[in-house]
Amino acid sequence: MAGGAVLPTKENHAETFARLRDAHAREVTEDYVEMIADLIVEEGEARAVSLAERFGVTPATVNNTIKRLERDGFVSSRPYRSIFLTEAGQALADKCRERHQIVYDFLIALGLDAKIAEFDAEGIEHHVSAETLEVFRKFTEARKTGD
Amino acid sequence: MAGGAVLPTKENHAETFARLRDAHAREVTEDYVEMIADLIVEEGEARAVSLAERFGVTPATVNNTIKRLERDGFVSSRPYRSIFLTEAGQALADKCRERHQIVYDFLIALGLDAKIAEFDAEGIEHHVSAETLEVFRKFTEARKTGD
DNA sequence: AAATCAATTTAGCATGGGCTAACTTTTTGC
DNA sequence: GCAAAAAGTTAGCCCATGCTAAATTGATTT
Repeated sequence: MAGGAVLPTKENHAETFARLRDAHAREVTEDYVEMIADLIVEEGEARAVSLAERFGVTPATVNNTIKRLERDGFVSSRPYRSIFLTEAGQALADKCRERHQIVYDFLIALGLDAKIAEFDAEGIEHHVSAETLEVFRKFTEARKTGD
Repeated sequence: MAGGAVLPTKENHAETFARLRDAHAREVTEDYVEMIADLIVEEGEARAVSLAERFGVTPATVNNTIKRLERDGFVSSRPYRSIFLTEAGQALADKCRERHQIVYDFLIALGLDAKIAEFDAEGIEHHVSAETLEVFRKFTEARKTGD
């Protein structure tokens, strides 16, 4: 069965994949600002060592990435000090947290296990359009207020 | 509101992100074998020029990628000739096509526009666990057979 | 205050996945 | 059958994202 997806025209393919590549470029940025925001809440500050531990990468990698985020205006940091979000970084973190929560809640509303919902949300959140996110949100809401 | 996601323990974070990085490493491979399979069906063969056009990249990039896929055992090709899937490549393409269709159908079942469903499916499909995929499939089925 | 330990940074490397420009091979059209 | 066009390949470049090893800085402890 599986009702035959509308085949995108050739011309659309290229655009689709270009947008996907862009999306991927933002993923690491989003994961970092989200995690930095979490750390500031949970531990009072965001240290490179904590980021390294949570992402499962080396401190050197964190350093690299933080430099990129700083270059791109999402964080500020001084040598040997902890890491701060700029306004842009905070705004992005807020957006990401909200989006993550909506995706997570949606997966839970569908009946998925918390562990799986958490993992899948982490992957899916970066690839959900505003429209789809809104549909997810409404669906969860409907389930909560009693179908 | 937004029912408070279970916070993964610190130890789980690293594993989550390691798996996400793995998932990303497979995305391009999956997109390529899927597209190669499509081209063989649609045009009788998969040429580098068609892949380049559909992905919106240069022929040189396609060449690079095909070399990697060949190294990894998913495709076979001879210089200046078209590209073939190995058994492993075909199996992966089949799996991806099915998964893509399930995600697409699910988004459609949720009421999303075909264009948006197609784009979001392309991003989401690589990040859906077997469990979530099964829930998607059942949901779509339920909607079809009349709530 | 010095020594030690933890955290951070730097240097140098690899791979993936893009690019352009130049070149070779294959296909096509006369 | 040859010339031009199309397709494919190669070389050399770039950036993102990872790594290890070594150097440096900051914090702690005696």
